[in-house]
Amino acid sequence: MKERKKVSNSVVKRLPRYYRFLGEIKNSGMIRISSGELSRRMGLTASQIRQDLNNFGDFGQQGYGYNITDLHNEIGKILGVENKKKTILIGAGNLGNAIAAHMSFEKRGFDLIGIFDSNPSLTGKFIRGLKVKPVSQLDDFCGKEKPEVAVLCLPYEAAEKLVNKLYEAGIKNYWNFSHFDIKKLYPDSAVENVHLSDSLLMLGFHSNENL
Amino acid sequence: MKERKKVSNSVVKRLPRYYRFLGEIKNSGMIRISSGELSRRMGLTASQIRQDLNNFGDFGQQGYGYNITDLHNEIGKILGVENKKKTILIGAGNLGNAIAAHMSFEKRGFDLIGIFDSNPSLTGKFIRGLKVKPVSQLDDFCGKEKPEVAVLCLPYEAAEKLVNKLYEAGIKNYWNFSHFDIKKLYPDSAVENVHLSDSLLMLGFHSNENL
DNA sequence: TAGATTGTTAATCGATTAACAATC
DNA sequence: TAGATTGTTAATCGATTAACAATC
Repeated sequence: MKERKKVSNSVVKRLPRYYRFLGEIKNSGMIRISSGELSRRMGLTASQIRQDLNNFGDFGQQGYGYNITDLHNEIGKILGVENKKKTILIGAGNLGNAIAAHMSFEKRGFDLIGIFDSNPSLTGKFIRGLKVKPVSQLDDFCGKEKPEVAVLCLPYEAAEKLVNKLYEAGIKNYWNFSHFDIKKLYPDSAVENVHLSDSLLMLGFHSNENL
Repeated sequence: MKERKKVSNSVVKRLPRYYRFLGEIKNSGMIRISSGELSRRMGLTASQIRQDLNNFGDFGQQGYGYNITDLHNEIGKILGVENKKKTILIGAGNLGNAIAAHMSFEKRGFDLIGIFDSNPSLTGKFIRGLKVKPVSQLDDFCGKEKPEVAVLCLPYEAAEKLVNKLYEAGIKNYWNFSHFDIKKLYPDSAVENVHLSDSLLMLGFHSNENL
C-alpha cells in the first residue's frame, strides 16, 4: 500500500472549491483546461494549482493541460463522493431540520438514513421522508445500521452528553454544528466543525475595518 | 487617526474563539489569566496568543497576565459586538428560517430588522417576530431603514440577481450562504462566506484518510 | 518539429514558535 | 525585592510563488 504523505490542511480546504469549479466548467462543455486558465477563473496562481494537484497524482499532461472530466472525477474520488457513507443526524430543531432538508448529501458521498431528536414534540415528524426517531432508539439503530457519520445539530451540553454514546457505537466521523470539541475528546475521529457564530463575528470584524 | 496595520486573516479567524473561551472562563468566576494558562486551555502556544493580542494593543500586564473581563470586552469591541448593525435576511426557506430563528444576532453585534423572500407562500409568515416581506419591498425598506448587513440564504442564481440591488442600496457587508462570489464583484464589500457543502466535502476527505 | 504546459526544484514570503529583556 | 509574565525581537517552520527542465 502506497504511503501517502500527509496533505496539508491549506490544500484540503481548496479541494471542494476545485471540485465545484471543475463541475461547472465541465457542464459548460469544455474538454480540457490548463493550470493557467483555471488559475485565472479561480483567482489562484497556476503554481499553486499544480502543487495542490500533485499531492495526489499526476493528473495532467505536458503541453495539453488537464482533462476536465477526468480531473473532476479524480478530485471527487479524493473527497470520497463515490463512497456513500451511512449518516445520521441528531437534533431536528430549526437548524437540524434545515440541514436535513436542504443539503445534497447524496451528491457529496453521504447517505442520510436516520434523524433523531430527544424532544417528543419533534419525534414522529417526517423530514426528507425520514421519520424523526427518539434518541432512546439510537443504540438499537446504530447496532443494526452501523452508520459511519453523525451530523450534530445540538447545543453544546447535548453534544457533550451524546458524543460518547455515538463513539461507542463506532461512529468516528462528525459534522459538528456545536462548539463542543469532539476532536479533543477523541483525537482519532474526523471532525468538521461549522461554527456559524464564529463566522458571524468575523463578519463583524471585517465590517468594522471598512469604516 | 492611528494607522492600523493590516491584521492577517490567520489572526482574525482565532478572534471569535478567544472571545468564546474568555466568555466561558469569565463566567467560571476567574479574574485573571496568563497567556500560558489560556494556551493550555485552548490548545495554542502562549507565544501565539501574545502575538495575536499585540496586534490590537497591550492588554496584559507583566508579572500578572490578563484581566479576563477586560480582555473579553476588548476583543468584543474588536469584533464589533457593541456596535449593533441593522441586518436583513433574504431567503426564508429552510436554511434562512433556521438562521433567522436560531442565531443570537444581538449578542454578536447584529440587529435583525427584516426578512424577505420572493416566494409568496412564505411571505406573511412570522419568523422571530418578524413578518416575512416580499422582495419587491426591499428597495423601499432599505431606503427607510438603511440596513448595513445582508444575510443571503439564497441559491447561487437568486443571489447573483439580487446582490447589485443590495449593493446599490448601500449594503456593503454580507453573510453569504450561497456560492456566488460577492467579493469578486464588489471588492470593497466585507463578505463572510459559509460554504456548508464545502465543509461536508472536507469531512468526506478526512473520513477517507481514517481508513 | 515547435509550442505549450506540466511536474518539480529552488526562492520567497508569511506565520508560528522560541527566547529574552523589560517591568509589574 | 524576587518571581512571574508580558511585549517584542529573532529563529524556525511551512506554504506560496517563481523558475525551468522534462515532455507531450
